[in-house]
Amino acid sequence: MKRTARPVVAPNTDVATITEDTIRSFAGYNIKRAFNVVQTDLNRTLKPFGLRMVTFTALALIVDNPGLRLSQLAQSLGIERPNLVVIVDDLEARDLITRDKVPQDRRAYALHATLAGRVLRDKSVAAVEEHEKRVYSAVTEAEIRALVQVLRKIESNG
Amino acid sequence: MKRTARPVVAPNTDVATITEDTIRSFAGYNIKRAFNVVQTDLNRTLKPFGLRMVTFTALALIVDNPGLRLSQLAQSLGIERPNLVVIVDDLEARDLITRDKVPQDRRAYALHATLAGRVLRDKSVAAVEEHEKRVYSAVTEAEIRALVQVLRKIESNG
DNA sequence: TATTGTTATACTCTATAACTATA
DNA sequence: TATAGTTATAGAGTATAACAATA
Repeated sequence: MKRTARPVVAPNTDVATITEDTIRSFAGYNIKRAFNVVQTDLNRTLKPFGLRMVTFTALALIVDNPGLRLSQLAQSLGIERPNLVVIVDDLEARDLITRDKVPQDRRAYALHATLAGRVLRDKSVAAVEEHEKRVYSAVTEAEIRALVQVLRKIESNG
Repeated sequence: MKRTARPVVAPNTDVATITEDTIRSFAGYNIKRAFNVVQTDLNRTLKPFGLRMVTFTALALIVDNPGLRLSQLAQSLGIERPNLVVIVDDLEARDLITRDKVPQDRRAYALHATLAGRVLRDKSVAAVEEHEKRVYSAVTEAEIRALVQVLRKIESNG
């Protein structure tokens, strides 16, 4: 959060010339803006499949981890249980997943993807790969790996 | 988006053992979760000052760029003009900034921070610095710089 | 007592269309 | 015609309290 001089902005100065010293060294806002760009492009990408960022991720996790509990999924997604319920409701209503009773624990439900769910996952994953090529075109593979690593460190700090 | 085998999750498997291959290589979700951690901690930090992430950033930008127009500020913040209006309303109502008529262009308003606004900015910047130390404690200075650089490349791709 | 899934609720964030007054 | 600021509105995302059923 270093700050330098504070130049006055002329009446019709271009935004590019605005001093953002405070914000430039404020990583939080960079994460925010980058996230916004990524999410907007991703949601546009997933719209034809009837999916959003969260629903896509939830479906992918259920496909890869059959028998997942709702609370485990919520933790993996980093969202609160109440917010996940409606997401699971949506996926179930569209017959992409099932909520199966667990004999060992009658409070819990085991989540399983249906055939349709697996098919939609595969199709949408392909689209997401295209999206990633587009959004990360200016960044190298190594940079993305480093990015993800740092983001995970930050995340585990919360 | 590489995927490997899909192990079955045992009834009471810990979340840490869940296969997240799909998501682990899905940078978008890492950005989302990290952003969430940062924003939550930051908003908690700013609450005593009556500020949120956006209002803090807006105030800081106005302090550093006296005479800023609303549309310039919106562009700098990466948000739509309509959403900024209520933010500026809030800051103005609390006498932290002023909306001054511009003789050259009677449509526009020049934004200026008041003394109270500058004082609040300085106080909250100090708190934000503490927040950054906390949230980025597991990351080096160099890693943060690299992170911000990559995020900017992603952002400029939107 | 604690936990799973759930309902209800409220607040924030974001996007879009459309208006007004000026340019 | 285009732009600056504004109004209204709707959709997502997120967080919290509290409940029933079960552990």
